[in-house]
Amino acid sequence: MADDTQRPVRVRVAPSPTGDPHVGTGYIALFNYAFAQKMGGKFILRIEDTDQNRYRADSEAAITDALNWLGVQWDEGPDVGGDYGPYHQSKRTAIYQEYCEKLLASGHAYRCFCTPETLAEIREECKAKKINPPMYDRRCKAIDAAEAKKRADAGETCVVRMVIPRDGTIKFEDRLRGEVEISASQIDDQVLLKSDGFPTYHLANVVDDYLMEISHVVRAEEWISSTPKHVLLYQYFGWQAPEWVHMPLLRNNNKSKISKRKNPVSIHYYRDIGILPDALRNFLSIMGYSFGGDREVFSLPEMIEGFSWERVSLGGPVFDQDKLRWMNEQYIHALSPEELADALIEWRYNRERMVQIAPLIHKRIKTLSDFASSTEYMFSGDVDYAPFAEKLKIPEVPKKDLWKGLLELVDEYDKLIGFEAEEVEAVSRAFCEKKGWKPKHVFGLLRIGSTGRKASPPLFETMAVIGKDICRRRLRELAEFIKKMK
RNA sequence: GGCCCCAUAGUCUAGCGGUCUAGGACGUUGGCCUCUCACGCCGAAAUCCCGGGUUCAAGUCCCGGUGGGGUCACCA
Repeated sequence: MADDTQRPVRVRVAPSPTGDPHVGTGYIALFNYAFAQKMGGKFILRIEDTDQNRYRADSEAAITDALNWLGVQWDEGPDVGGDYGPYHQSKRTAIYQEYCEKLLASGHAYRCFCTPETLAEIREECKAKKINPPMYDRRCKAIDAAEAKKRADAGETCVVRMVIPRDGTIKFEDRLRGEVEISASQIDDQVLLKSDGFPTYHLANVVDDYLMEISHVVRAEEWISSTPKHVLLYQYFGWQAPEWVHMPLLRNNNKSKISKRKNPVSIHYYRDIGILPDALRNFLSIMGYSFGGDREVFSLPEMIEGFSWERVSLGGPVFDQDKLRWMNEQYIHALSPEELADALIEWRYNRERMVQIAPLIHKRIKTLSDFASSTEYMFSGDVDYAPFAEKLKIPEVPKKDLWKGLLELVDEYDKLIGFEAEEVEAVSRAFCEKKGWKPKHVFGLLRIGSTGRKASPPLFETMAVIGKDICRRRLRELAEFIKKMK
């Protein structure tokens, strides 16, 4: 990798704290980390919290915990500090505004006063005229800059857009694919600064990567089509662009980009069903990457030792749950019986867990030995619905409406920030209300779906203990099961 | 739809012009081991998307097609 040594390697992973810690984030973090380690460089964690609408307070900690759990460690980040901070983009707004001013001054950007409604109209018009791709018509670019500034200073809401050349083409070198060339006509005048004063990804990302001296941008393939905007930004600022490395996207079984609709994507889910962190890490390591020889089971240090971009393959790897389980089996078998015992205790057979479960089964067991059989579904992954096939219905509700409805409910659960019994109940009751379905029917289904039993302790408390990720997975499986029933 | 990326068994991959009658792994499957089950071991079925070139020689290089994916937000 001689060509990677021109400047000190500094790479970053830049998750957005908008939800659960995503396996894709772990995947990209892993490759950034391995590369940095291999090159004796630095790995940085930066929090891209510029979307105030989607921001979730609990998400950042969940992400850092999950990444640590996976075994990747950053040299600089919001929690560990560093010389290039702050590492939260929300704390850097003044910086972005300052650089945005420069772009405005050099004529590489302009203020746009169009309302969301106007933008929607323009998009409609493009669609009607079959203009591909639909783009902003740049009408505000015609406004005199001084005039625009006056209007903005007077308090009129506006955004700042970057100027994209009318024609020509933007080229860049992707480390894994070689030269990629995209026509300027395909690129919209991207919004750089939102009306709330926060930057969009494109601006913040480029400014931060420059200021943090990022040498290689290792990110997912979905960013390829917006890379020209970034390349242009580097040009406008007169900065040296980093090397681009676009990793393939993790996929669902049908090859589409991995999504929570078709796969559990939260790292928490895998932790909760008892996947060992190193096993998940190893599994992610063989996604689009080969260790060499015929080895698939290898440690992180071993991966780092032989790490090379040449070993990355570009076909999108399907995230195969079966193979993950097999990988996990390898790691479990490598444990000594004592270590396995410790892992079990740390995982779920601990006091904290017992304290959560005890009140639920307290009055339902006659001997302590009844515990295991009465709580088995609190320690398992998927459950079996086949024994309840006859019960998986609601009077007057067509099968199709039923499983689709279930999926809608799961989406409602997805939106929950926590997963306390009260919230789950509120959402569930609201759902019944909306559908006009009787709670007793819906809750019966939820009980079977989340526990694999027709009897259990109070449903919502039980669901809360089982946990959000596993409940969502099980209910999606239930919907799938119902869909396939004849 | 425009543009871009990709293309070896159902899945993850090795292969970087001849050693490929394509190797490994998951899954599937047959058997062995064995008090059961699992592990382990041995074996099997299953792949180079199609068509043109280039070359003495192509899974490997080039072009076209097809297929899949991504992206077209005041989300990242």
